[in-house]
Amino acid sequence: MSGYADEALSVLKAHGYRITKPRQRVVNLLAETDNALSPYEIKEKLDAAGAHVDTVSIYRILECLEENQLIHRVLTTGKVRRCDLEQEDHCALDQTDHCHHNLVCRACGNVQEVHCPGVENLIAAVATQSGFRIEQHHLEFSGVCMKCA
Amino acid sequence: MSGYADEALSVLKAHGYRITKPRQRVVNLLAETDNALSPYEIKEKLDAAGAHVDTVSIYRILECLEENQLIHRVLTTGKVRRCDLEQEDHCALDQTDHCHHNLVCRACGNVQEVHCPGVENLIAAVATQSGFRIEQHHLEFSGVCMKCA
DNA sequence: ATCATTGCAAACCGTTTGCAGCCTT
DNA sequence: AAGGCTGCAAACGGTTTGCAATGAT
Repeated sequence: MSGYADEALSVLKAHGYRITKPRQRVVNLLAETDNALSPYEIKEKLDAAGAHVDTVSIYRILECLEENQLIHRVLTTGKVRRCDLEQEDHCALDQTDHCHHNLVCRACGNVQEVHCPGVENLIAAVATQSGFRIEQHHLEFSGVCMKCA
Repeated sequence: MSGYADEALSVLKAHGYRITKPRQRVVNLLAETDNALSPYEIKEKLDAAGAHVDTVSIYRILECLEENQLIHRVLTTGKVRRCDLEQEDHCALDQTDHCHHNLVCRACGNVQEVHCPGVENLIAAVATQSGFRIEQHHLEFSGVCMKCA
């Protein structure tokens, strides 16, 4: 089920980070939460679970997780969610970046990662049209999910 | 050249807003600036030009302009830029929303609106795949523009 | 034992609110 | 003349910084 927590922690370990209780707590929470969470929401949930982590530490841990591409930010809300490590979709592009294709339900706040067929073509077209060398792209969709409709 | 200022102000007027000096100043600045600007940058530029507008008013004016789809926000930076009123690209989708297709140069900060061929198909595919009713989409690309390369 | 990491306090910054006075209509 | 809009002051909330204490390696 939640191979995420194990995998995330081993990525950190492999990168020379220490496995600490606060980091475990945050990673475990992210592993079991499908919605995107704000730093404050993370703090509250951890407090409620009796697994207190200082606010500042949460910020630093999230920063660390983001740098290691273990979480990604939802641009429209600023909240974070774990990356889908299994089917990490690199869009067959530059490997220095990974994709951010989010689908956000405005009713329940649930966030999914989605596969976007033909993104490569879109990006190529935009590059040609503009003369830009494109390095990153963020696609974000919002609407109402099936449950909420 | 800058039909933007005139057009933006007349849109406001048509919607029952008053044409005030602060609004004119902000709109004029946006008309002649291709880069996206933060509220603070707007304040500074206006001050430097001897056209002071209070910080709070800038926030309120930007809010008003955004509601009337005269500016749009760059999600990755939070800055705002005038909408391209001429070739407003509504993606042949729901008219309640307009598109946000931004191309940001990470070197000079310049922001362009781009046309994304085939976005409709992409959106349709995502909708089918997920079961979401998609209402809005934000596409943002960043890289290096021709000048900066 | 060492040094990365945490927790606390306090500073910080951008943004928002309340309200009196101004200026467009 | 009326009320939308502005400007000031102050509050606000989320985020960041400095530093001593803790704890993983």
